[in-house]
Amino acid sequence: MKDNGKKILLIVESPAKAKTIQKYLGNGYAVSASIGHLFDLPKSRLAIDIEHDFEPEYITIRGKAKILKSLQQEAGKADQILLASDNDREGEAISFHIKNALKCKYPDLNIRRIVFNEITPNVIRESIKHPGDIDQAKVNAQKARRVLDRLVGYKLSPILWKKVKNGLSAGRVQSVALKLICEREKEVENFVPEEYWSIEAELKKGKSIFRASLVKYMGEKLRIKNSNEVLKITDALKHAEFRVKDVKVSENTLKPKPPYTTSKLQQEAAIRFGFTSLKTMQIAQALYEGVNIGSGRVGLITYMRTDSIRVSGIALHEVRSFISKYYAQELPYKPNVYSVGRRTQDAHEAIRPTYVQNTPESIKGVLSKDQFKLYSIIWERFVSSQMIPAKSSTVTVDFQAKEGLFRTGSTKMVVKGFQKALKILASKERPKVLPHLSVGEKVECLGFHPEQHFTLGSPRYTDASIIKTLEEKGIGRPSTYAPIVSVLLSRYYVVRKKRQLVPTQLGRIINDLLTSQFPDLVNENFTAVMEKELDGVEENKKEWVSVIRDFYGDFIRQVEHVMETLESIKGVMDEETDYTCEKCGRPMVKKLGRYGFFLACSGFPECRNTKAVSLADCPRPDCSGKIVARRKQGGRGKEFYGCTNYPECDFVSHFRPTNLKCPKCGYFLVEKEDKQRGMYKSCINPDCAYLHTQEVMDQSA
DNA sequence: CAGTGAGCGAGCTTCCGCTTGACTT
Repeated sequence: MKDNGKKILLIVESPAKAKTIQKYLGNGYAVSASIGHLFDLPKSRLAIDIEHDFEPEYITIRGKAKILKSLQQEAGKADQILLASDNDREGEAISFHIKNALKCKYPDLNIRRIVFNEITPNVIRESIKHPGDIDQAKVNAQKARRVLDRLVGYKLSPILWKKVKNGLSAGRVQSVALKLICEREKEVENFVPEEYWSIEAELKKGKSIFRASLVKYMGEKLRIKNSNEVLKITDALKHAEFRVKDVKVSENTLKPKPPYTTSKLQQEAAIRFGFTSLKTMQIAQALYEGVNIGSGRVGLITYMRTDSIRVSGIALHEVRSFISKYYAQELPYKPNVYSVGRRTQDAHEAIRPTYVQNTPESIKGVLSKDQFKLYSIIWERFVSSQMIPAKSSTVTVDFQAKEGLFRTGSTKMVVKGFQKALKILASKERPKVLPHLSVGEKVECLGFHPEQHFTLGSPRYTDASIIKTLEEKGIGRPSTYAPIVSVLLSRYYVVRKKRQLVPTQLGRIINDLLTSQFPDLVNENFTAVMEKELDGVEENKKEWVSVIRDFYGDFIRQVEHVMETLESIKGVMDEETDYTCEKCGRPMVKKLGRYGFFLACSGFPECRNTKAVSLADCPRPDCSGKIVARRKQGGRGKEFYGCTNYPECDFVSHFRPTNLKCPKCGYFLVEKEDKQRGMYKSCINPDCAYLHTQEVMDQSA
């Protein structure tokens, strides 16, 4: 690079973004990344001076000193520095901290702030023409947010250490997520399924056979409660004559959906592919950073942590010309407009393909299977979002049969519209085929098909649905959605069972404590109230310190009160067992440690004997050992299951034993999972072919 | 697809929100 002329240093957050912008701006500019925040509160202590207006103490984040140093070096060589971190609260704070750090080293630097909400050459060049200064009010709002979260987290957690167990945690976000999951679990427990029945009649006209459902009986909407009632009705209608009473045709318009935000992408990937939020984000990150598609590494999608559905002008133009080329009939007269939500911070565009010409099929060869899946839905959703609506036509036919009113219907697409661009996202339903029917016409009834059902309660939360709920309540941010679930899992507050989030005993105890002692804080509305206060700070109507002060008084009084008065339930989680300690003869208890559950002598600390929890008897005929969960040295890697008599007995399996015995041979069963069968149990004995599928399991449960 | 490989734990913990790699405290 030539050093003639002026040099401008641009600092953004993401390295991938820096690379792209560097390409757009070329010589004369240097573009560097801070890789997120550089400064934060130290982890080891509160670091908030409560006596002096809650002033926080910031330090360089561990591992970020190198980045800071190189930024300082580059800044020293530049004529002007433009802080271009994201255009939101956190981004403003990042810029503020960097500015201070640079000024510290070179007080005379020319430092300005620029913002842009999309990474396109024109928009960036335009923003460089109009540099501004750091918005101190925004920085203060971030400071208030940060201090509040630190106070809540670092004051509540020690209560749990003292009263329940060391190492536990609580916070504004995670504790509300836990509360939602616990409350849902109570609903599930209290739910009493009610039996009901449906009756379908199998009808025939000419060669075509179809079904119609009973919707009214004796002029009333019906609720068939049991099989006796079914018999009564089917008996009464046995020889009834079925006549077409009414034929209705209605048209419906189906609009395409806007491109993805982070949370919507996580939800869709969970529903379509069963990805956890973590997995979705890892794949999206790889697509964002770029995949070698022959002509070099190219970022395939825009930034994946966003709350906005906004699309840049260029991208809109490109997708419209793409649609006009390949789906000319589906190009709307003018672009489809989607309104951005009120609470959207809008620092980034929606998640969309960077180049719409990169169709999923055209780059399938360079993508992994999972990358292809995720890229496909991002591409399909974006392209279809700028196409015309689909139209469907529904025929509804009513039949009168004595006192019974039966109904059938069929929906077919008359205009495919945006659905032409959908493959993976296309609905797989096939329309029912009905013969032509006209009012007064008689059809033949071949028989009845009654079916038993049970009412369903609210389902347990999954990764996708808890994130959806949190997002709707304004709790958490795109960058934290996936980690929220991980925290609850790593604290053993929650376990995942077949993708469902189920609270553990520990999770319930923590939730009961927090919601009873801090009902206003561990509450869906707390974040919303906080955000309102922060808005006040951002609009210079309120001082950040007063937001904290107003909150802190009552809060700390309550914290101290609970610390002093609440009875400790430490050890209440320790489950009694039938095992006796072979060292001292006292009974052993099951405890939760950092790496999961283990057995410990109840005589602790006099007797420090511990051992792993036994999951099953060793299946080797001449071995009396037990099967326990093990991990590679350092507690890393996936669990495997080995015999306590190792190395004398080298039995090992990588499937978790269940507490069920094989009805054929008596050895234990293990859990397995594969695509065809889903979850199932099979016998550990390789000579025994016993296999237990979900259906059999449901019956025995 | 087959083969993976054997600790530690109970006292120094914890928050939320930005962003990606990583070498030893």
